[in-house]
Amino acid sequence: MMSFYDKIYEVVSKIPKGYVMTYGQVAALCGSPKASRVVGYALHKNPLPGVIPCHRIVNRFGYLSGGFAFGGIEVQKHLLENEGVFVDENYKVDLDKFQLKAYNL
DNA sequence: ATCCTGACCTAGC
DNA sequence: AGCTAGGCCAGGA
Repeated sequence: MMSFYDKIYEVVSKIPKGYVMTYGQVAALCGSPKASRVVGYALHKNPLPGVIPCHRIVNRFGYLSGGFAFGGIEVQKHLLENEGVFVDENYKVDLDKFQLKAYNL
């Protein structure tokens, strides 16, 4: 059954390399702008490891959620930098440059 | 079966 | 201008 989680996974998995998206953005694309919490929780469970690039998801301010990442926020930071996304020392990303504004399915 | 919680965001006081 | 509360969905006890 296609639930919100499935949509979230699909949207997140389609984020191009070198870009990031916010929870609210993903939630809005799934049909509920207020369901940003659900997005975070969906990624928290991460039922499809390797398929879902959780490291490309950041909060409203561009900061990495950290904590429940693959092995640490530092790893997440490294992965983003490896994809060409510059990450600040405070684990913050330049949304102006790296946030995927226009999402085309 | 119900209640609580959880990587967030927006609005109201 | 800073803090509190509410809204969304699904899973675990």
